[in-house]
Formats: sequence, C-alpha cells, structure tokens
Amino acid sequence: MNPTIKDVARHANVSIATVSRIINGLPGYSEDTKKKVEEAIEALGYQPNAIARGLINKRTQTIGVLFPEVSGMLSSEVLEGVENAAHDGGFSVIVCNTASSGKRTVKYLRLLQEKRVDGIIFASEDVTEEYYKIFQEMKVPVVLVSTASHYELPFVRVNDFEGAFQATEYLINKGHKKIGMIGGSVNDPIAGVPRMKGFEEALLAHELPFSANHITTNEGYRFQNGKESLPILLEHLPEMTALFAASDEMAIGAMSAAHQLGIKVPEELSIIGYDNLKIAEMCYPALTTVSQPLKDMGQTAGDILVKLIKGKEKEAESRYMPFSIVERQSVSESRDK
Amino acid sequence: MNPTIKDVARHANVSIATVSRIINGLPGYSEDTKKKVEEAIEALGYQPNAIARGLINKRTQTIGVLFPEVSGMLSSEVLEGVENAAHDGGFSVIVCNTASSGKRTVKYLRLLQEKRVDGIIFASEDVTEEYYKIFQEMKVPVVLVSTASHYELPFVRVNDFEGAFQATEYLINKGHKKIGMIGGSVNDPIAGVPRMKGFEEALLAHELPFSANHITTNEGYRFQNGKESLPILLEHLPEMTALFAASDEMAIGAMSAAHQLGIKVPEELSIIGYDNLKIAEMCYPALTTVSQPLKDMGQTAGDILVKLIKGKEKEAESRYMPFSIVERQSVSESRDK
DNA sequence: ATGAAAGCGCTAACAT
DNA sequence: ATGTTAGCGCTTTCAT
Repeated sequence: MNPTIKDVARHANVSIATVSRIINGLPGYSEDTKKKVEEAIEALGYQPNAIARGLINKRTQTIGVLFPEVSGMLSSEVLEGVENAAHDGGFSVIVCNTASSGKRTVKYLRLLQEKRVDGIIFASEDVTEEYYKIFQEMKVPVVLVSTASHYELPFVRVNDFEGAFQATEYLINKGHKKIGMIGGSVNDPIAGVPRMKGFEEALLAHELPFSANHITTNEGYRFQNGKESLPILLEHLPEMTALFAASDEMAIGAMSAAHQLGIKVPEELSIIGYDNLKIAEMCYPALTTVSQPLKDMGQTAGDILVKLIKGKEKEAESRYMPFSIVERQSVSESRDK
Repeated sequence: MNPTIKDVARHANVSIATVSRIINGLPGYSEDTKKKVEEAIEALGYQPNAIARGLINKRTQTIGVLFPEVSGMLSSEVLEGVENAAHDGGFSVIVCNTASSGKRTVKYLRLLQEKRVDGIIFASEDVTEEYYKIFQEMKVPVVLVSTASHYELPFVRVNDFEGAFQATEYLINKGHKKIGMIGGSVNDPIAGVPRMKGFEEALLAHELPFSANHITTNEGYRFQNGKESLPILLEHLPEMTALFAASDEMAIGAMSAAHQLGIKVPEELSIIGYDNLKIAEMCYPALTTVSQPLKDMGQTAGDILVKLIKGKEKEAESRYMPFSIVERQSVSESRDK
C-alpha cells in the first residue's frame, strides 16, 4: 500500500492533524515540526489520497466533458481548450463520448453523478428536458459549448446566424449571384437552422432570389455529406458560381466532388466553409472559411465552469465568441460580376 | 445534499448493511426487503457515491490517458478507441495533455497518482527513466500506445520499420527509382528512426542508390514541416519522381508545396503518406498512405489495460497491429519505368 | 436473513 | 503549537 497520513505522522512523531495542517498550508505549527514532517513525507514518498479528500470536502476536483464524438476534429480542438483551462484551475477532466445517442448520454450523466464531478461541460448536442432534469438533480454547474437550449444555462458559442450571414455576404460582395448552400439538419437548432437562416436572409437582404432549391439539407456535417450534396445542388441550380457549406468537412467534400466533375475551384466554383478546422488550410486550394475559435471556446467554457465551481460568480454570463472570415484560395471574384 | 445509503436504510426500515448487499448483489436478503429497498432507492433518487466506494475498495474505476497533444488528429482517434474500451469495461477516462513537455508529464503522473487511477495509457512519447520509476511507485498497470521503451511495458503499435519498408517498396514496384523521404527526428525512436531505416533498407534491398540526401529530417510531423521539406528535397534530388512522407500531415504539406510549385501530383510526383488520418481521403488528390488502425489501437490498448486491472492476466502480451497500404490517387506508375 | 460496528484516509472542530 | 476525536458514505467482518 501507499503510505498514508498516519505513516507520515508516526515517522515524524507528530499527530495526523499536524501533518494535515502542513500539507494544506493551514496555520498552527512551528518551523521545526514543519521540517520534520516534510522530511517524513519525502522519505516515505507520501502522496495525499485525493479520494479520501474528496469524500470529506465534497469536491473531487474533476469535471466531466460530454462530446458527441471524441475523434471529431471539432471536438478535439474544443477539448484541448477545456483541458487547458481545467488543469490551470486545478481540475482533471473525464471525457465521455456520447456518440450522439441519447441513451448513452443519460448513462454517462449518471456515471458522472456517481463519480461526483464538480461540474460539466456539455457540447454540441441539444439539451433535452431529461438532461436538464439530471443537471438539476446533480446540483453542479453546467456550461454549454456550441449549443443552446431554452433552459437557463450559460453557453459559449458563436452567433451562427451572423456567421452564415456574413459568409454569404462575402460571396455576394465577390460578385456572385447564383449561390447555393450545403446545409445541415432542419432539426439541428445550432449548426442547422441558424446557418441556413443566415444564408437565406443574406440573399434576401441583397435582393437575390432564394428558394428551397438553393439549399441541400443533411443529417450529418461530414465529408461524405458534402460530396453527395454538390451534384444535387448543381442539378437544382445549374448556373451556380458559389457555394456556402455549413461545415469545413462538407466544403471539402464538395471540393472533392467538384474535382471529380472537372469543375475548377475557385475559377468555376467558389466555396466557403464553416469552422476553420486544421484541415481547412491543408486542402488544395486552401479553404476560405468562417473561423470559429474552437480552442478558445473550450478554454473559455472551462474558465467559466471553474469560476462557477469555485463560487466566484453565482450567475455566469454566456459568451458569444467572435468569428471571422479567413480568406484563403477557394473563393474568387465572380466572372459575371 | 444527495441522499446517502443511510437515508435509504431509514426509508426502507432496514440497516445500511442490507441496503449495501442489495445494491451490490451480494447474497443475504429476502425478496421482500429487496423490493422495499428498491422502492426507497427509487423514491429518494439515490445514487451510490463512487468516491466513498473508491476509498474502501481501493478502486476508482478510472484510468488516465496521457497524450502529447489532445487535439492532434492522431491522438483523438486513439482516444476514441480507448474511451470505448474503457467504458465497456466499466471505467472512466481522465485525459491529460502533456504537450510533449517533460515537466507537465511528471506533474500529471503525480496527479493521477493522487487521484488513484487504476491504470494508465501512455501514448506517443518516450518512456524516460523518471516516468518508469513513477509507474513503479504507482503500482498500477500501464500500457503504451505507439511507443516503445526498453522497459518491460506492454505496448500496442505497428511495426514502423516494416510499414516504411513496404511503403517504399510500393513506390519501387510502381517503377520509381529516384525516391525521396520526408522523415521525422533522429531522436525519435518510434516514428523517426524506424521509418527512415525502413526506407533506407527498402532502397538498398532493391539495389537503388541511397544517401543522406534522400531524406530530410524534421522535429515535428506537421503540415508545415512537409511543406518546407519538399523544396529542400527537390534541390538535393532534382530528378525525384516519388516521395515517402513519415506522416500524412507532412505528405499533405508536400502536396501543397507541389501545387504551388506547379508540380503535378501524381503525374510528376507520386506521394505516399503514413497514418491514414481522416484527412487522407479528404485532400485532393486523395492520399495513398500506410494505414495505422488508430482507433483499433486505442481500443486494444484499453482492453489490455482493463484486463490487467481486473487481474485476468498477470503479464500482458504486447501487440503489433496490422498495417496496410491504402491505395488512393496520389501515386502513379513512373513514366521512366 | 439481518444488524452493529469497525474502518478506508482524510479534514475540521474542539480540546489542551 | 499540537493532539483527540468525530465523521464523510460506504463495505465488510462478525454477531444474532
């Protein structure tokens, strides 16, 4: 077994209370005994038992993070930020891959409850009534990343409507008039609806025609979805010169499909994405896209959660993070400007 | 506060011992009391406290995973596998981002020790003597992923020498004779040296010339490293028709540089990568590469660790995972075959 | 079949 | 300045 506080106390000829005081920097001991105890700790290789501490303090110094898919590039960048903030605040992070399946989410929430985590970061999935009830039961702070809900939960995200609006406007300003969109799901209140709405409103604001034909909807936001969407869009909108995709993966999928169809990007078809994943600058031509500060968002969410746990603020304010359009090579001026 | 076992006992008019037995499925109670207790649990919404359990069982049902960079695409795919295996085995996973800095690694190891994790997955970094000592102190099983060490620690990885050898041979079989390599670091005993050695030996085995000029070395394995390497290689090896990169990111970096230099891939330059990240099939042309079964490796490592923890096997065997060459569009026959 | 009681390793009153 | 002691919520003998 590992040495316990008792062993240290015996070794240093003091009581366990004194050892505890010294470990925790509480007042009440002489320099002399402090030295003795520190030597004993050193000699025994003593490490305080966080489990025992947790039992008594009702604090585990651990937070849980729930992602729909851990290996998604989006999640992994957010995770890095969260991990950073958490560890700076003295917390460890338990990751849970909900795999976008409701059943697993509940199971994980229960597990985190049993493990008595001090707080939760919830990412990229809708907060159902069921989840919300569990949050309340747990009585721990929760912060949402890239998600909203009609419940009063602090969130960190970008304004998706605005992002989509500006992305579309960027295309319009380049002279494009026939613009299509590869969208997400109409049931997705985060990356789905707002981005499609932003697209539509931008078109309307510039008095460009819009109809359902201008958008393909998809259940996922993956490469394959984008690849499959391009032909459909082309059929509905043969004279399309530019394209807004609701995710980088889809944008790159569309680019791949364009290559195969012999359509030159950006000469014949301009493409703008959304997310600014690392791959955006690695593909060819490099993808112009709406940048979400993913790592920052994770970091910010982590910071907020830590503050909430430490009780420094009672009500956390939500945060809209700034997005920006990063210009690379996948968009050009329209030839029929 | 959350209800405790005491509350349940009181509510059901039994002793806490009985409640404990029922929760844990131990023998020693009647169907009648079982029902009473279960009703009480339901009524109170009782959840056993994993911390208290951990204190007594000396088992936290938690493992720690250390990665050099959480958001690296490599890590995130491995992590998904680990998370999967862990949760199937009834364990949670704490992620630690060591950011390839030795100091942080030690700090995290200590933290995991205090948190009394039941086991550790260690990825992609050399096991120094210092780390090894801590592992021993902790007295928990450790399994390495994509790492080796001269210590007796079970590992899960592919045979990098073989992978590089076959990748090079693949190029040779396509008729290429002037082949360059974008390599890693000579100080990296995993992804660095073995892959360069495999390259060299394959050339030699086919009686093709080899010199230091055929390889560029890099400290990292990123896009930028590959991008910067191509011009250097071209200078040393002007007639080069094919290229082996020690990572997909570097391969794609080289591809990007080639595009900029007006070199057509694969017509004028064939490129093969290593890893088979998700981006490999997203770039254009899609990258031919050596596939490491990243998720599987994580899963396997997780499974082994769980078995080790549960004491099902005393000495775990290490595992070489199968690799394969996935053919896509970035390699073509040499014209001067 | 059930209960009482002794800890697990620690913190926090409360003494001295 | 230091020690004693009572728990934290649970599991596990040992009684009954």
